[in-house]
Amino acid sequence: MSDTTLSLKEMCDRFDVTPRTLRYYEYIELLSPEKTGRTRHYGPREIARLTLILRGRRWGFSLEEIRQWLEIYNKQGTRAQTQKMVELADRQLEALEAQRNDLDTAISELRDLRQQVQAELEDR
Amino acid sequence: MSDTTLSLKEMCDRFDVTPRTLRYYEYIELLSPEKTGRTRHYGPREIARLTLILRGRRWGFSLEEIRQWLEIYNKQGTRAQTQKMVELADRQLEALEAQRNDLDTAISELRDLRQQVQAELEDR
DNA sequence: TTAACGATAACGTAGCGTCACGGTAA
DNA sequence: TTTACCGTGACGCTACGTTATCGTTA
Repeated sequence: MSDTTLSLKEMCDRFDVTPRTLRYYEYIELLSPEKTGRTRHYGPREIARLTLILRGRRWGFSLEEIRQWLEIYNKQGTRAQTQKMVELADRQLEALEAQRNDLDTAISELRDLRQQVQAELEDR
Repeated sequence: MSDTTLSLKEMCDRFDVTPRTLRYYEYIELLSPEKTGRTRHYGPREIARLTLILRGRRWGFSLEEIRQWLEIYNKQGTRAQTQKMVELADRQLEALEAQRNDLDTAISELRDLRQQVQAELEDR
C-alpha cells in the first residue's frame, strides 16, 4: 500500500542501492523518511534528496560535503548561497581534474611496465 | 649509526610516508625490517620492497594485490609467473580506464551544473 | 635537563557489507 | 504454519590518523 510514497524496497530498486545504504543515510541524517511504526515511507522530498546525494557521490563528494550542498539547495535563492555553490563546484572540479592527471600518469606507467614484461616473455 | 641501513625516520623522509604507515606495513607483513632490540633497520631489500609498494599504490592496487605482485616479483623467472603479471596489469589497466571514463563524465556534468548556476547569478 | 627520537596500545575514520536474531503481514 | 520481508544491533573491512603513555639517546 502506498499513496505517493515509496517503501524501502522500492527505493532500493529505483535507485540501485542497498537497504543498508538508505538506513545509513538516515542514521547520519541525510534522509529522514516518515515511519509507520518502524516501517519507512519515502516521500517526494526524500526522493529528491536521494537523487542529489547519488549525483554528488558520482562527482566524488564525501557525504559531509553533500550535506553542505543539500543545505545550500534548501535555502537556495540568496545570491550568497548561489555564489557558494559555484565556489564549491570549482574546488571540486580542480580536485577531479587533479585525480584525472594522476590516473593518466598511472595508466601510462602501467602500460609501460606491461610492455616491458611482455617483451621479456617474447625474448624467450 | 647506520651501516647501509636506514632508520624509521630516514625511511619516512626518503619516501614521504609516516611512521604509522611503515609500522602498519610491517604489521600486515609487507615489510620485515631487522631489529636491534625494538629499533627498526631497513636494508636494501626493504627499501626495494617499499619502492614497489608505493608504486603499486599509485597504480590503484590494494595492499593485498600488491602482496601478490611482490610474491611474483620474488620468484620471478618462470614464464607462468610473468604471464600472470601481464594478466594482472591488464585487468588493472581496464579498471583504471573505467575510472577515467567515470571521472570524465563527472567532470563534464559538474561543469554543466556550474554553468547553469552561474547563469542564474548573472540573470539577476 | 631537555629535546628529539624510539616504542606499544588502542580507539577513530568513511561508507557501507554482512551476519545474527527477532517481529510481522500474506 | 510457512514464507518473505521488515526491523535493530553489532562486528568487519581498508589504510592508515591520532592521541596517550612510556623508554632511550644525544
